Amino acid sequence: MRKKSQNKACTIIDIAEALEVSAATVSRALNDHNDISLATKKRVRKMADQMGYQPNRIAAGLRQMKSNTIGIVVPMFTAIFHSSMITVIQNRLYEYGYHVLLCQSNDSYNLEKELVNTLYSFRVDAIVSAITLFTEDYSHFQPFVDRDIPVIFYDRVPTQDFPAHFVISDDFRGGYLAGQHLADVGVENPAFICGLMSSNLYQKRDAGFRKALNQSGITLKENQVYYQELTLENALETCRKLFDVPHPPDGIFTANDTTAIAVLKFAIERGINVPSDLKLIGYSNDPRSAIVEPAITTIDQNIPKMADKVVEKILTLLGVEDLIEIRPGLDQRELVDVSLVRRMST
Amino acid sequence: MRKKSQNKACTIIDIAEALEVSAATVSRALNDHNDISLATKKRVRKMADQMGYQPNRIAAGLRQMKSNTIGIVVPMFTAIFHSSMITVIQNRLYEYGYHVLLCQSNDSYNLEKELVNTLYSFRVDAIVSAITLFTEDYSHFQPFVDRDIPVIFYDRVPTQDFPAHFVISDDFRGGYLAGQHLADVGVENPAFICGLMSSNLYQKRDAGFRKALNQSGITLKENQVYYQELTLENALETCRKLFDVPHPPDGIFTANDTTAIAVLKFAIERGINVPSDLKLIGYSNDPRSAIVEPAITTIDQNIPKMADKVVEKILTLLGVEDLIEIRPGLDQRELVDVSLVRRMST
DNA sequence: TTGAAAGCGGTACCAA
DNA sequence: TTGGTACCGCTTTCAA
Repeated sequence: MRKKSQNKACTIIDIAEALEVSAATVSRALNDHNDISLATKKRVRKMADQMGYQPNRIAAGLRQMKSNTIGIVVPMFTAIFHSSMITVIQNRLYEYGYHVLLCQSNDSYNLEKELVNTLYSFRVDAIVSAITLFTEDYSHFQPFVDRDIPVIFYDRVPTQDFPAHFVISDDFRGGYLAGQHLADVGVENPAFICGLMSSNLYQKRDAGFRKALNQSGITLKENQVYYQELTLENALETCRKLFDVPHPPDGIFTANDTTAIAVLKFAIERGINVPSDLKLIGYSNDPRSAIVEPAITTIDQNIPKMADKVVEKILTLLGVEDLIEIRPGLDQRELVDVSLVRRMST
Repeated sequence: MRKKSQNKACTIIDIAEALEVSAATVSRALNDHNDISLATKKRVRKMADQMGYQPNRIAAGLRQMKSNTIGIVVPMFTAIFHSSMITVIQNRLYEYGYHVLLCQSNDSYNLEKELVNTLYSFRVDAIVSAITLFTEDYSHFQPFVDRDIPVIFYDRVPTQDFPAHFVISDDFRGGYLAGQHLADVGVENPAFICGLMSSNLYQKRDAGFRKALNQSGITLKENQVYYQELTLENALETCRKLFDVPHPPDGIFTANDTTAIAVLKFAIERGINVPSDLKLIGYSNDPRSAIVEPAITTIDQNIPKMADKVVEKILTLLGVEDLIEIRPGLDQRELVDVSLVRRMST
């Protein structure tokens, strides 16, 4: 059981001793300070390499009161929307030397609260979050606000005022485009499976959808509108209710693609032809919506752009880059445009 | 521009001063040490709440030489296999007070190296990784090994000896089951689209598949075997080669589901009926394989079990729990069983 | 250009 | 049961 000998990590002090200089000099050399001679820099770096030195970021972070880490809390990694967002954000931040501490709340308000507290404990330099469907109190983000640590919400954001930054998809327009499109393809008796109205997302999609139908003179029967968690199971149950009637709908807008896929499956089983008997449009442009048969028309949320906006905000707020204008007084909203992706289901 | 007054976080010293006790006492009270009176504990906790105290984990971590953080490096979050693994791992570790620092390598060896170094700099208590397809040198993990910091590889693991822990899916058996199944459903002229042989995954799936065919007396023509990165584009190109011949294959095994889905799309476009003209079997039980038409037969890798094994190893190695037996001498392999999920494509 | 030393916010040892 | 104090590894003034 030997090998413990070199068990401890090498520190700048070890390097300093080996080179008979001070730790301060080593630190400065390693950080490429101007006021260190090139010669010493070279000597130090060489020795550091040789001794397998790896800086201790924890210690540096403690001293500098920053961690070079950004915290992210999202409901679900497995949702392609979030994993794509995270991917872009992580990669862009990495270019600037930032790392990402990633957490998922499982759409549980309590877990989200705990995670946000923990990220605060880790003294992240900024926090990014898509909140759960059930978060209606935002006080767990208050410590960040109090200490001027940037808080950036994206996608699912507080429905009430909160002094933070927001990157939101234009959900109203998404709903509107969906309604307009259903009207364009001749739907006369639409149904709507929407998410829970506690979320800004579904409030807006709902409003946009209704406005478009209204403008086209199409009536949306309230008994053909459902507000529910957008899971597969819920979708199938709702389908039964929608189609076990004399005059079922001839078009459906679902507020996410998981639900659209479920509806499609249901239709196929029932022998309802999509698109001739039923036009179907989903939301989010989940890759799955493209591989089913027929492929489903959907609303694309421009994830790369949303992620870019998040990163821009972070970098600007941290003073790393001056990418966008940040006005004084917070609650700053960035609206990202959406687009219709037409496929075979309509 | 005021409000900076309470801009600094409250520390144990602030609490200590407010209560006129020592910082040591506060620390102990907060950590529920035995040798502190209940009365003081209560006073301290109350004051901590009142002052909105949040511990600084960075500082605690520095002193204790541990971070209560586990690093994870995977090729892609967007791959459902990895996001599912991560989800389970994160949730289970969280119950034990551990947090997860998540990074993705984008399947780039250089980025992986950097990320692993960075995680080392953050002094994670353990590191978990599914390595890139191109990682053939593992020395970036050596600092962990040298300092007895647990290294756990899963899924894509080093093909050469490395003194770490391994949680691997039984890829040989997966390939074998696929071969056996194709034989069972009467395939006589199979094709095989395999991943790059630099990875343990595909070496094993290849070997298992060949063995099964062999045992069933079926010949695998080498011009119908392709080793390639398993992307959509590559799959379509290979399909063209496979089917632009007089006697195309009547069965295909693809070493992942993305490729299987691509093959299915190709077949549909070409008017090749699956399953009657072509039996198709994929790998991984990606949820997408269940929603295409016809749904694709595939091999399930039992993700929850793999994730559990990873967590068990971490907790045991960190001395938190005694969940499994860790024998002295490393390079410990845990093999997780796979199963055939039969669907309509065969 | 370099060194000495203080300090970031906790924890843990030794004494009292 | 508590307090005093050294220390984790690094950064950063201030002096030399």
